[in-house]
Amino acid sequence: MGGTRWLDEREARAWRGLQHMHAQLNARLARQLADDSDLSYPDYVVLVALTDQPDGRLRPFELGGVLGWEKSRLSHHVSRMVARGLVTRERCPNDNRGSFVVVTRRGRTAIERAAPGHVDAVRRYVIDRLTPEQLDVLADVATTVLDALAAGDEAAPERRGGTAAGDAA
Amino acid sequence: MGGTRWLDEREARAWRGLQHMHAQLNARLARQLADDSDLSYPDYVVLVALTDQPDGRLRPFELGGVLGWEKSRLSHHVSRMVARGLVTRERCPNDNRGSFVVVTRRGRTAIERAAPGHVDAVRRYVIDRLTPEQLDVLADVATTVLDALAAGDEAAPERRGGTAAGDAA
DNA sequence: CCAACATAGGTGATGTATCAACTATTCCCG
DNA sequence: CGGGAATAGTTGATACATCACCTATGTTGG
Repeated sequence: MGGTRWLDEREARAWRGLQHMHAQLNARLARQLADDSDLSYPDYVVLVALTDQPDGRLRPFELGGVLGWEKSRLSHHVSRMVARGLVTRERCPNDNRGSFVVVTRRGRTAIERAAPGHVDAVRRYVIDRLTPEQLDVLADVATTVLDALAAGDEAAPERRGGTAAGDAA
Repeated sequence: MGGTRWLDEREARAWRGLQHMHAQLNARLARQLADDSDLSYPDYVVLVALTDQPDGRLRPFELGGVLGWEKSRLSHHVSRMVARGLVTRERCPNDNRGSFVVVTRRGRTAIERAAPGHVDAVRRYVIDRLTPEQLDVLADVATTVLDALAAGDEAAPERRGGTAAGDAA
């Protein structure tokens, strides 16, 4: 004990700011989307990924990879979207355990209507408020943190070893 | 139609990076917390806010203000925390409709154990990877975006009017 | 061929977040 | 004082996220 390096003023300002910004921002974007369309934010990103494909379809594991979602989350969400007619599931000819998630006519219409308002909001609250330099810093920070997370995956696949000694001094 | 300014390469890189980073980061921090303690991330921030107070108590509306949570979310979450003995609700002498949320002995113990591991993870994945300059940019960006969100609150408090004509051009 | 294993995906239970009501006080103004 | 209006907080329904577990198919080495 006593080895913990708490955050100093500057660090805390950055960290709390980031957390708070993101919470408020996502709440706002979600509400904007819900008001302007019948899509939730998760619906939106799923539809973006699908309509980015030339044939409007992806295997669930690919879709999960693109979005960074785990399979279970994806499966549940796709089920809800199927129920609302935004996507369908189709059988995969090559691999009988697999399937495709395919955007429907209705799904395309929905996202085409929702996208302008959403992008507009993203600009209004974020992009258009920042300088190009700030945007680049954000992108770099994201890359750095995502790398650190990926590295942590391999370094600590085991839970709670005796590894704590390192920074205790 | 046609009036939408889509994101260019640089903007998209920043925006997608930010979103992706945050999703992955929060997932990781939540899991780390769940593994090392019996606290969820929301539990953690509630307990931090309460233990920041000299008497370990706050009115729900104050707590909601600090966290940026709406009252309903807070009420539900506090109920779950009460059920687990982390906090209690007490009556407010001054205002009979109100109450206090008070951290318990058990709640204090829980956060004191959880905090070092959490701060350590925040450092490992974020703070210690970034330069002081990057930290400052993050803090500035957060301030800017939060201001934009606050401004948007007043500008558009009404939902669903006939106001659609504005951005159609 | 077939036993072990990995991969693709789905399911049910539980915890969390949001919305739309709803109750109970307090405030305030006539 | 009395009757709105604002404020403090709760509740129920629904959507979303995660976990642990489960099934089915494919793959591979003996």
